[in-house]
Amino acid sequence: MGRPPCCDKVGIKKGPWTPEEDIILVSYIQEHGPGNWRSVPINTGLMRCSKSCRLRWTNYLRPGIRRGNFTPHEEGIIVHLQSLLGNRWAAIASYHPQRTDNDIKNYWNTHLKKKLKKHQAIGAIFAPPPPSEPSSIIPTTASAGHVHLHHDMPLSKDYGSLHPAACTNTAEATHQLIARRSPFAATDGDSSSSSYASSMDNISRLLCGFMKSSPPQNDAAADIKPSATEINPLLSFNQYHMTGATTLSAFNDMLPSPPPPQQPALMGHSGYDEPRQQHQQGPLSPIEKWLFEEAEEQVVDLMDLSDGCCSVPMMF
DNA sequence: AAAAGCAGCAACCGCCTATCT
DNA sequence: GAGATAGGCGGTTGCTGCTTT
Repeated sequence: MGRPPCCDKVGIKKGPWTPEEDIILVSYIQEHGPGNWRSVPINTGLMRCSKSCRLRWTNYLRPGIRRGNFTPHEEGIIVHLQSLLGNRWAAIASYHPQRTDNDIKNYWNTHLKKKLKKHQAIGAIFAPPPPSEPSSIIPTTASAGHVHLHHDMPLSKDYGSLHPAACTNTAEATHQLIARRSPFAATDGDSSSSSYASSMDNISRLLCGFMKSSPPQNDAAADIKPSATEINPLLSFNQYHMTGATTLSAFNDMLPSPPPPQQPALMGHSGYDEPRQQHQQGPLSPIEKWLFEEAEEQVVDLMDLSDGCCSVPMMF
């Protein structure tokens, strides 16, 4: 018997989030930081369950999320990690700081599975796989044992750090955000999108604008002076790791290493620094080295497929 | 042009784990 | 040590928009 659902209360709203709800949630997290989700609906008046709030934040509202259009490079990494880790989407997502586990899971289910099926079907015709591992795209020396990767590192669920000092009043922040909503939506660059979720592609942009225009409201807040990295560590991380990582040789760079202890880069104030931090990795284990080497080969494979430059035409 | 089918994705559900008392 | 609970994760559902017939 599991616990009763957390959302069985009467009056809990379900379904798509509205812009107003998003703004309320973002404002609250702006002020208090992510975490303590149970208190979020209580303190904000949102008629949502805590899980729903957390999910909305982690999957859509937190800064640094990139949506849509997975690159062949990303695909290769996902495929490779999936073959190693199985459907541990959170673990896989930890290698894609810009992507959410939900996004990766959806992408896998809707795109990559099909691609691999075709890949394997063609492979079965032209180069039958060894009988021992017919469903895997890689000969997995590691899959037999427990592969300990960066799954437990804090990166994946850092949620971006929002500085609490940026705003000290939720209601005020909400009003400011609502007041600014239209301009941001207009400059979103995707105004043709029909749905809210995609037109507000990433509300963090809205949030970013809000933060820039919201001066600290007291001296204590001014003292903290968060750096750009602290405000949005994921963005800066991604700029470092992703923008230049277009070659295969950069693959290792794309697999983020945990920050050194003295560098709180990815840890905000938000309380997400406890459990996962305990599992930070040391130097690469042999299995990880193996993974990296294998990954490069597999990425080449998949990129070939995606580019349509392999000898066998692929119709995705 | 309308209907049917399909694909993509946001969100929910239920279980598991870690933490707190 | 046991029970309670919040947070986290993966599977699944259902809605929406697009494509095909």
